[in-house]
Amino acid sequence: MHQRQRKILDMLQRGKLLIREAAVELGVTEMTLRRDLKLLEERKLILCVKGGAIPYPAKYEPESAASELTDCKFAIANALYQRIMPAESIFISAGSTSLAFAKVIARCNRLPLTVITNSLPAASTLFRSCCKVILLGGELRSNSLDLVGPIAEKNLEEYHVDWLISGCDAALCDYGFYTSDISVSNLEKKSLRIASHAAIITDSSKFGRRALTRFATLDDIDLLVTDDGISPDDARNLTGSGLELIQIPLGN
Amino acid sequence: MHQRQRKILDMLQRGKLLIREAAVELGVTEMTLRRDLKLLEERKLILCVKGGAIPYPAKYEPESAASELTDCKFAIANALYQRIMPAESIFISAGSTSLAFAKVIARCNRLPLTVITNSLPAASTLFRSCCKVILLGGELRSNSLDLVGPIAEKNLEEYHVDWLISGCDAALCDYGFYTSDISVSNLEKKSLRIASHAAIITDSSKFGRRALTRFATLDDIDLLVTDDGISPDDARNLTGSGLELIQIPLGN
DNA sequence: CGGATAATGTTAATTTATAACATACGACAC
DNA sequence: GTGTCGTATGTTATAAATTAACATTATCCG
Repeated sequence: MHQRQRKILDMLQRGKLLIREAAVELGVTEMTLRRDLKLLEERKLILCVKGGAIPYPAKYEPESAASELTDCKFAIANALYQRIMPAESIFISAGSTSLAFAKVIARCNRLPLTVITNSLPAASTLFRSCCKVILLGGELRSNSLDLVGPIAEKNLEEYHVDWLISGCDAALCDYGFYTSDISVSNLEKKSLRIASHAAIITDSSKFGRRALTRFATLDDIDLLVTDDGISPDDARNLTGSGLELIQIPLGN
Repeated sequence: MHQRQRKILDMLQRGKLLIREAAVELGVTEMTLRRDLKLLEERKLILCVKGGAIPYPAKYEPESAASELTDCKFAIANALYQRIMPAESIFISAGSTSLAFAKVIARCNRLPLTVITNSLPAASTLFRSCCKVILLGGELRSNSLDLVGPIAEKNLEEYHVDWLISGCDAALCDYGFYTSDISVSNLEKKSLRIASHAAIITDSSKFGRRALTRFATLDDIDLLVTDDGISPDDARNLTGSGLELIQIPLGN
């Protein structure tokens, strides 16, 4: 990397950079500076905005998250949000549907909740909201940006929540809910124990499949929010075991 | 908030938005859309880039941080970095100088370290580096984006580190180092106990002042990195107590 | 309804970005 | 040395995006 590009990064450490000013300071033309900025942007070191550039924002969100946040998930998250009461405490687990839920809370920014989570994306979404945010400790997994492991589980024991909010990777309508990660599963199981109520939010595509480990039986769950893509038989099966089922009509 | 602005945020959830396209989709002129985007940007809900907008990047960094990251702090952080050996474990406390140090580690991305921290900005800086990152749990303070409190302190007991890296809010060259926050001080004191070596990095402007609580005596500290803005007398005082002093020539 | 206010649209002026080409510079072979 | 190549930078023209100013329309409230 050139000396000049290094200098550009240094200049950016303290905020934004204006092309017009920086070109003079660096003693090059705007065109040259633009070319540098383009290169740096491709390498995700900076982000070009109109008239200048800013340091690349460390998006506390896995790259995959944005594409996974479908309208369907937001509709489901919204439905669950209606059930949450002011001042309640909730545990939001990691996962894209749970993240959609956190975004709904932040967007509305209406309920003063206490939110406990092991997900950095969720904490990131909520930290400037009216919610109190508590993060579990533990090792940061760089792909999913969540905290798992013995420390996280031990931290969990310190808390009690009104609601556990979780997604799942797979579900059988007569057997329960699965996740494909064993350490996530362990944490989910512990979080069930500290919650008065447990809600699963997931799109219907997860039904009829299994994943590595089951973290919850139907009995463990009080409320299931999903879309209308499951069969009436399956729906009966689910409600038969005592949980409340909310199905969002997708209308497409 | 208008229905349209809500729609804009929805459109952004799954990536970027182009003004030209979105104006058609929303059935308004570009001008109107621009006005919406400007409002949303002011509320930090989005970030306008050339030709469009992206979701506001959750910059796990307090607003103040960027302006506090002076060249001086980076020079000091760089000097300390030279002392860190591969595979060592370090605890990085919250604060702007410590953050500069984290950024140096990430920028070089050369040493496979284990980094324990209570600072979300530091974790954010390091999560995609070659370092293993462990975050303490606890309540998230939304202004400074760090984790403090009993849970954080308790978590700390689970670890041992080769280095404690900390800044300070004030220092007396014959008495020790201060911070202006009592919960930070408690955490600092605990982190001293789990560290083999302790380093303070701070610019010289902090010397000769006191703050709310002293978290470390001179004896507690093994290495002090600062700039050349302290008097020879003070320097003698510091080294006299056995700590190693590195002074960065600022050359201005 | 009438009048005020906010929201949106239209156009022109300004700024910023892109593209295409020109120039300068260094590396390297011969 | 000299010529040639490739890269980096500069220049200019063009296109795109943004802003500013003003016109128009919608909305609210008495």
